[in-house]
Amino acid sequence: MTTTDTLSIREMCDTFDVTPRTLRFYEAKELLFPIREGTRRLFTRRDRARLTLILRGKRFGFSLEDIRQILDMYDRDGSNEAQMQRTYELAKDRLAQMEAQRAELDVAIAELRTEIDASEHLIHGFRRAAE
Amino acid sequence: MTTTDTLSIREMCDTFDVTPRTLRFYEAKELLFPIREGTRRLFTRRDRARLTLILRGKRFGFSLEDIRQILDMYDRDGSNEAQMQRTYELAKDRLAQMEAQRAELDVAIAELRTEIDASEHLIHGFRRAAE
DNA sequence: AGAGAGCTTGACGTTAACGTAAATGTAACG
DNA sequence: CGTTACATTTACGTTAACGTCAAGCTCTCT
Repeated sequence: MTTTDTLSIREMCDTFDVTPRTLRFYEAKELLFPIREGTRRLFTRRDRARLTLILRGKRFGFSLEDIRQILDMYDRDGSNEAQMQRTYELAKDRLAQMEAQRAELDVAIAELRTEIDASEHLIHGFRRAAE
Repeated sequence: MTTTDTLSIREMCDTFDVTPRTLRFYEAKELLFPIREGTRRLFTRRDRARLTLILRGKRFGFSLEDIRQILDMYDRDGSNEAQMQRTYELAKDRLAQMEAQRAELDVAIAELRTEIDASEHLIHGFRRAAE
């Protein structure tokens, strides 16, 4: 039962629907840390977990740098109190940013919805008046 | 009562809180069409109306190219039903995107909040157990 | 006339997140 | 052993939306 539990770059690409360039880029940016078998990369379970979080973060609209910091927060040395305090502050800042972003998004959505409603009237006319 | 009804580039910047570079850039991209008094730009009422729409569009997350196309459509023939329909579709797509993004943002915020709560416990200990 | 202030047109710089191409290596297959 | 199929590093290219000089008009005030 010697399961390797690592994926080649191609297997990673197929699994996550990304290009090799992307994986190498993420490694260069220290978001992933595949081990090497000679010159080839082998992506561990940890890399896969991180990539999942990276892609989710991207869907949220975060930059890779934001994501890197958040990921670091997850695997920092949990025993150092000062470190944890820092991590905690970072997370709180991040949360504040996210909530601000959400608030702006809410406003934009409301505005756009108003525009669309107006547009709808202009296009289709006021049905009630015609019937 | 000879009101000029045009603004200098500086007046525009002050009014809309943008830089001169931005206004010149928008002109180069054919989003604005200020008239010239010698070499200087004079922004008309129309330019102001367009800039208002441009800035709103940006808040909605449209690219300048998207915005240019939408403005052009209004220009060409504001009464053309087909073109209005197209604008309407564009706006609806954008709204859907924004709502999806907000939904994901909500999830991310909730997750991050959970992390922070856990972090808080680890840092400060469980007060209830200590008292 | 000289000094600013403010405008103009280039034109190169910047950031993010990869794309893409070139040159090279290496492992397996027939 | 030669070819095919991927892998690797290096490095320049790309897009968006401006920023940031540089160098030169042109008013106006003194």
